[in-house]
Amino acid sequence: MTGLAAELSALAKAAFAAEGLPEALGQVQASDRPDLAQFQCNGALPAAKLAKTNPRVLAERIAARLKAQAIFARVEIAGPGFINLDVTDGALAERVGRAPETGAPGTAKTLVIDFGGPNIAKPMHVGHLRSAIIGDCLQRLFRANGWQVTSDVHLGDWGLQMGQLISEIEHRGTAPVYFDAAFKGPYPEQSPVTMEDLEDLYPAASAACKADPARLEEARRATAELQAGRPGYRALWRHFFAVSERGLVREYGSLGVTFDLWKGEASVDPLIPPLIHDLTARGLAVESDGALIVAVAEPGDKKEVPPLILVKSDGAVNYATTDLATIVDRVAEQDPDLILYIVDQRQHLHFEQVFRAARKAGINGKAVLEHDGFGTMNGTDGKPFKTREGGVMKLYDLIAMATAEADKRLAEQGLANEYPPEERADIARKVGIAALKFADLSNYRLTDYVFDLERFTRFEGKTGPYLQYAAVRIQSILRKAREEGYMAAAPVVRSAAERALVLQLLALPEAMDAAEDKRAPNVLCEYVFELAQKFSRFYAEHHILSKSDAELRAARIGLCGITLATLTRVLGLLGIEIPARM
RNA sequence: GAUCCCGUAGCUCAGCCGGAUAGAGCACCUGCCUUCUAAGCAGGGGGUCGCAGGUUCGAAUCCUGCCGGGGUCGCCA
Repeated sequence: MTGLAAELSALAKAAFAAEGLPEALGQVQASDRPDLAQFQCNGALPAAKLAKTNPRVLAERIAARLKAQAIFARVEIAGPGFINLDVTDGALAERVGRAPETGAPGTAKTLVIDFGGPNIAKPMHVGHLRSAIIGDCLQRLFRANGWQVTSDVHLGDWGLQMGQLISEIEHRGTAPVYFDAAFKGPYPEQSPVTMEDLEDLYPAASAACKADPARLEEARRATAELQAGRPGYRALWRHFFAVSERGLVREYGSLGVTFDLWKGEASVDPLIPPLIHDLTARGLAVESDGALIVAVAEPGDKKEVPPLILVKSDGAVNYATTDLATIVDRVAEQDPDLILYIVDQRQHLHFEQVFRAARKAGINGKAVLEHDGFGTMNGTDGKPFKTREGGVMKLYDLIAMATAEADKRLAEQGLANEYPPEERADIARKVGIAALKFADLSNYRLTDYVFDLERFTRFEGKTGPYLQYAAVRIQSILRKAREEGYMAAAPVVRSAAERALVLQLLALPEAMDAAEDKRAPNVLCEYVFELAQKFSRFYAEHHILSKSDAELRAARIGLCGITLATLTRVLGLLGIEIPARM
């Protein structure tokens, strides 16, 4: 995407090149000092360093060339050699009136994005929230920026927790047929467990294994047998999978999060034996303490990097192995340029090991492998977020809480109370989700953040609900304009408030590029909040639906329309829906 | 012990591939609703950017050391 800053950069780069200076120094950005200028170029300072001359002299030469360009209303040198730039109002108005450019489909790169990572049989909890929200935002952003994107939920469905569940069921004796080695099948079509059963089974199994080493041993053996293909266990596993998937689709659905693929660790099971064979044959995988490992330490390492464990000493594989096999699968299926893993930062070392092993074995094709971690969500006490009872809060309950809080806020604000109950409930749901998402995304990905629902759901300040309301207000103005039969026209730029709003609208491509480069949704949050603020100022200073001046009115309606479209677009990238009215 | 992340206004956080007076939201103070939903708008007070060195014309930003908080460090995910 190319925006106004990119357009100005091209002009400045040409000027630098014409002066025999490095073109890259012509980078133009929105000014740090909006009181002094709209845009700035700092390139004369490093250029002077290189050429060992006076930066102001160089800046003068660049400025002289830029002054010849009609787009600039003002070109000035300030301080040690900053080049300050203002664009003409005509140029601003002309560009903001154009349809926004979207991506560059011809040069589409391919991305596989791995996020979500819920475990089968375990209810989704707050720990899954960040991966879902951040991952979903990034998949939307990369698509908008022209990438060919495939998202994969990558279920946790092949590890020890499966063995734990299986052995727990064996102990309870509720489904003996699956454990009868003499049974020849077919196994029942009806699942022996419901979603509720699973939610009860897993904590019990987990606790039993923690308390009793013998039970843990059983679970390990069951895991290994499942992976080795024992029919009864596989049949049981298929039931777990089917029951869980229904629940997971519903939960992600309630967040507005979707995936192209519902693959998981188990889906690459057939790829594991050949992978192990290949790595062993090439001497990359070696036996150590009864396990099969791949050494991934590298000479320049500052830290100790433990080897990747390909096959455990009990014969089972763990998620390092399935992650490697998943790379093989993705290279075969999508052959991506990039694979992003949106997973808790605490797993960083794990991914470092997997990536090194993949590169060492050359199985990653042309794909760059990148782990983009995130911090934890803490309670107001600064410790990881828990329920009042100290347990893990289920995602379902969290969403219900947010919706209830949103409903309370609507009531306090006197909003939506005369609407039909279904619409009112739908608005509360959208506002609740927006509160959760915006709060999460507006913090920098890697930092931990404090979960404070009371603060997140406020209609005042930097919140999701505030932004939704801002958009709804513009929708309301435009609706009224339609009712009055008022026409929209291309915007004009005359006042400071209009100028600031238009500059912000034109800065969208830079925000989207920066967010992509840094894989940082908070850049988009910052952008959209500033956009809403600049609209507010415009709105406060100018009456839009003027009765007397049709031309002015049409231009302002036009500007409202473009602002709404941009607001809607960016909130859409954040996964936030805008109610029709509030 | 090693390594990674974090430490910025009373609170919650941006900014961090060096650049002009360090920003936002909340809270606090002063103005502004007989016109499009007062969601706010205009303005004000409030900061040794954890500490100490270093590099640089210039450091919140880069380097080194230290202090404080959190994570991770071979058969869980």
